[in-house]
Amino acid sequence: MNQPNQADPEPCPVARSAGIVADRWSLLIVRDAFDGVRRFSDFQRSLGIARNILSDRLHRLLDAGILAMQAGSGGGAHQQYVLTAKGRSLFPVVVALRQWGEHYLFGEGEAHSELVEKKTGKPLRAMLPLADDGHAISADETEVRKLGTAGAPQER
Amino acid sequence: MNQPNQADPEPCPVARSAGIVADRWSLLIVRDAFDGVRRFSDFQRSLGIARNILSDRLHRLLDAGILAMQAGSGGGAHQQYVLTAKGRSLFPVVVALRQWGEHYLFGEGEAHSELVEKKTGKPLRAMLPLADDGHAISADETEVRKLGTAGAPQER
DNA sequence: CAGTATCCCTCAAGATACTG
DNA sequence: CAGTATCTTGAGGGATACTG
Repeated sequence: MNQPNQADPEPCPVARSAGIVADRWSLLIVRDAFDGVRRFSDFQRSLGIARNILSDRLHRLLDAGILAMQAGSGGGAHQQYVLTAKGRSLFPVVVALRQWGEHYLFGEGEAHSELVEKKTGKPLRAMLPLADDGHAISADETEVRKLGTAGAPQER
Repeated sequence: MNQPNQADPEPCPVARSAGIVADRWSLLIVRDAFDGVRRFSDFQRSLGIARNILSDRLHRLLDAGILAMQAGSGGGAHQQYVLTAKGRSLFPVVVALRQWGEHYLFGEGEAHSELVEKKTGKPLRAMLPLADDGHAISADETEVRKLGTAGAPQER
């Protein structure tokens, strides 16, 4: 196994994020949560995921602080899974993934769901990385500066 | 198996993107590619991935049109794996993931690598989804409008 | 160096039955 | 309804040996 857990404290934020969220189901659970899905069975039906796996993933997301359990509103309410602030902060990730998919993964005639602003019904703007001064920046205008923890020398 | 291939044409762009890029290694390969890694062995060393798996993932990324092979510049040059336009368009995804990780996955004292603009050395701005008029928009101000292909009725 | 081929093992995942 | 427990399968992944 290679998955960094406690030991080997993965120094790259991308890798760390990926370790949490980049698996087959977690991201889709988060997506559903953004869409207002809150109950176990609704996730299950929406995703077509096995119940034991769903249970496992929900717990992982709870442990990661991305979801929280909350008593459902109303009388005979059930527990609900809701996004925490940390979870809601994944919105840019989900939107970026969506926009890339919309652009590159669908044929010309092929319809796909669309994310729009409720108030206006208009789709969002394309998300672009911006430099400090606010201008759109491409990958080759950037570089990764690594701050080693002053302990062991870094590989890259 | 549930992974949508040809049949079951996954209608959600997030799911389709996730199906391609959201696995343990592909995303990190893309990240490395953004960092200028181009050769098989360099990916291998950088990631600590088994060579057969790396080979498989590189081929998938080639098939997906995210990477392309290219003769290395210079005399006795080797083949190189470079990002295509489609691959470079994943930059927002990688940056969004990175920024989320930087913010939520590192302790206060814990150092992490940082993505900066080459020219100025300054870190990028936080990426935020923007509405059509350019103002930052939160998840609950949006909704997913699904365009069914006018064929079968949609579940959600 | 840049891979491919083979072997083996672990874990993710599905199916199903069961419990509060 | 909301899960947990158990079983089985198969894909993902590591190690290693081999080839152009």
